[in-house]
Amino acid sequence: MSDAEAHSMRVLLVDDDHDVLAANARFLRVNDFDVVVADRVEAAMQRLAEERVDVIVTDLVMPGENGIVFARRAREVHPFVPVLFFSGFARVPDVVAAMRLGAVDFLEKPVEPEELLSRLLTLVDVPAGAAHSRIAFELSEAMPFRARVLAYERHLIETSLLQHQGRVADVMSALKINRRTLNEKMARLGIRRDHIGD
Amino acid sequence: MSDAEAHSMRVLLVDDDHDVLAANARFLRVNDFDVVVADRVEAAMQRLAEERVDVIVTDLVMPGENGIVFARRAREVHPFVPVLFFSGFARVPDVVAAMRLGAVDFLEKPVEPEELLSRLLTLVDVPAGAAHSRIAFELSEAMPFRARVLAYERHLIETSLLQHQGRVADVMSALKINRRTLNEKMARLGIRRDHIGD
DNA sequence: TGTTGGTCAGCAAGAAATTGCCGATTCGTC
DNA sequence: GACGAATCGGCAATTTCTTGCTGACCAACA
Repeated sequence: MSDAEAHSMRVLLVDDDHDVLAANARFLRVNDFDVVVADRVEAAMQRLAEERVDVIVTDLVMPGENGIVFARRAREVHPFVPVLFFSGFARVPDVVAAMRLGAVDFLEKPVEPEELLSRLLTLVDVPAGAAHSRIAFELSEAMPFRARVLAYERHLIETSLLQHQGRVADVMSALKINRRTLNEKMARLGIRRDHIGD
Repeated sequence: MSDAEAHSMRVLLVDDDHDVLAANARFLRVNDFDVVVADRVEAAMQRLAEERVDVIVTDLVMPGENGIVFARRAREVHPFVPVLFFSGFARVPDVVAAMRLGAVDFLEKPVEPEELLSRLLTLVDVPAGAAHSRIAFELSEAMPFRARVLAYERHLIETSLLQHQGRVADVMSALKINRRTLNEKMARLGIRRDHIGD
């Protein structure tokens, strides 16, 4: 698929370089993304608190707190929002740290707008994006088996819902799960279609 | 904890540089690891097929198939064996690809033996390693819900068994799972205490 | 307003998982 | 060879999950 219709994803774009920030935001908006911007971590956390965000795109290196710290904090609030990093000075340990925090991608700066767009679209796109279902939530290590499995189930369902813009029917066929069962699980786990990424 | 006793992990070390390979293998053996070596992907796959392996440590750049390809193939056989990469020429996309395949770490070459050791030990050590339980296997993206959950359950159990050197009683209390249930699951999933990582 | 497409929830049968109880087995030690 | 520690598996009661069927909702739209 592509762009023109459908996705309506809300992207939180974080970059301390205002020019780049504005340019990328504009480009994404032209391509039907709903873009929220922030030029530093505090502002970004603020945005996260006040609105729904489907995906976070953040610079790694920023004055004050960096992208890794931001991702960690963001994840405390929204454990499953996909985070996409970019940086011009990424060293291997940074990338490792980012990916461990559940980053879905890591782009090298300067970011080609087209590149960013295509990466974001793979997140919308089922076939391309479904692959890396990852759990990187650093939940209490003592969490019992049952709870972990449930958390994983929740994660799978939420991720799939996100990828399908909340269309339950699509999730059903993607996960090969009976509709009734999916309903039950969502009810049991307290998942609501409209609150995804919340 | 540390080194001298207990862990008995079997490491599959893959590197095309025979000198480095031999040196690292020796160092790890001195530190109580059970080391299996291979100097190329084919040989490594062979080793994987014939013996239990608890963790894979592989070079990224090798003649013939590289470490990423190897990890992908290895993962088809053992979806959750932790893989640790190292490379002197890692570019960001490589690291991203590696981490997506579920790499637990990525070291820069030349590898400090001490560094490698400490990374490996965090894998043995529960408290340090338990955090990022990640599933990043890019297995058939269409894998149904049920199957994914089962794979995750298997992973949790195998990991815990590994961390507790196969002591079921410890796994029981760590995962807060009933002994009978654990037995059932192990039987159903085909997990055997002695074949962990197999 | 009536129709359509998609979602949700009650009910009930059937399938599967959980778990306590008990005895069997294995392994190492004395 | 007996003993203790730890694990495994059969049996059966109980609980939970799955799922088809049915009707209710809701929003978009002609």
